Amino acid sequence: MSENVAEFPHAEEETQTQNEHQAPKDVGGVGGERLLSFIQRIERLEEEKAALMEDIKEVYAEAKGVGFDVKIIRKVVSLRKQDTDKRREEDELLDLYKAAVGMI
Amino acid sequence: MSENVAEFPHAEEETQTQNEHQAPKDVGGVGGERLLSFIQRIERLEEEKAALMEDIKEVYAEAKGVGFDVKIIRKVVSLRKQDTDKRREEDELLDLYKAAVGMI
Amino acid sequence: MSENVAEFPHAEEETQTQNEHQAPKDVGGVGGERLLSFIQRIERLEEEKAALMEDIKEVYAEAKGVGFDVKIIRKVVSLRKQDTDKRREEDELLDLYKAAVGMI
Amino acid sequence: MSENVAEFPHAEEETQTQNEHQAPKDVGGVGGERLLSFIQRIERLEEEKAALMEDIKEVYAEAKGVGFDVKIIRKVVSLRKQDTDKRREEDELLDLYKAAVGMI
DNA sequence: ACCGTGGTTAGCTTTC
DNA sequence: GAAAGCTAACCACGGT
Repeated sequence: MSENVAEFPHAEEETQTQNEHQAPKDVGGVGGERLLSFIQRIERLEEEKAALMEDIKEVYAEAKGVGFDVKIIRKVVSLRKQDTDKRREEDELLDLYKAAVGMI
Repeated sequence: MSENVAEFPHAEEETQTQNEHQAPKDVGGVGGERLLSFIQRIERLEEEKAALMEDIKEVYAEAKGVGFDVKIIRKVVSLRKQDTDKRREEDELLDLYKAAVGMI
Repeated sequence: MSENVAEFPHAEEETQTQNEHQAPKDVGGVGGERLLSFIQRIERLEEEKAALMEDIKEVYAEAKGVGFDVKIIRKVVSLRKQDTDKRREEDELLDLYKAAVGMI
Repeated sequence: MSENVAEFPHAEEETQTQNEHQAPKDVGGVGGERLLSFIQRIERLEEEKAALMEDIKEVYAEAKGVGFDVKIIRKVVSLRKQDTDKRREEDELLDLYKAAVGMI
């Protein structure tokens, strides 16, 4: 059932001949193939990402299992992240200063 | 009702013997250490996740670099994902029907 | 990113004359009043929303009452919604393609 | 495309006599029709809900337009809601006490 | 009666 | 500055 619409982009057509020197926006030539390749790379990465999110959930679950309060752990992680981010920003700012002053 | 005032985490009551005069960072017996371990595992995974998100952005950027329209790619990816999800849900619905009807 | 420490709300600087020794609840001149008005409009709408959610629950309950399986109904509703959304998005994708190709 | 799968339905087994001249889409006796009716009522309500959410967003936008900080307004609304909820819970608790003590 | 799960909503981030 | 997509908190429900 269900007709997967969605792949409009389908490089199948093997429009062999005219695809040299194409401008971008190549819809049915080699472009389609290439586009599909990008899409698949993205999908692969997204799968990995989803798997990691799964793992993270599991760690929380495990922590919960031994009696920790998940909500609090989340908060702690978040706060630590804020610290990190802040430090990183400060470093960036410092670099900016250095650059402004010719130190780099 | 309900007190979600954040009573601090407390792992199982294995708080037996050593909880007076603790070293810093060990609030509830061995709990602190254990908690830290969970937190670090989570942070590690989140780093990996961030890296993947970075990678994904790069793929989009690369696609853009060779002339594709990022917005369109995003849409296509999204629609393909919807297909997948929908199929999965339809299967679930089918299972639901079966269960409702005693076929399982 | 920035300090979300909550500098308190402040409407446009029309805080001209009367802002010393204000009554409570009026922090920035006429701003407080105006702010309150926004807040109340929002709260009113949220109440209506909550009422609707209540109604929806009741319909599910009623359906359950005559023997339907709520879980299945939810799934069906969800799938029908996905259809709608998907169709809409496909149209958007089509527009996107057209635009990309100069047809609009 | 796609024909919403879905109505497999079976309301109570009152499938006896009355299924003459059914409308299309009536798979399991009068059940399908009834189910559809429920579904449509739900969908109608959900539309209204979506409209309200739209309205709320507009109010926020308007507030922003005159210089208020949306994030802060959200926070205020949320805090006020917590107050309300808390008060409601306290009232319920009070009722409980009263009941327990025969005051009602 | 509690826990776990899934779905929903709101808030944040990033994009255009 | 607005709009969208993504993520994380919340809540209600069903299962054990």
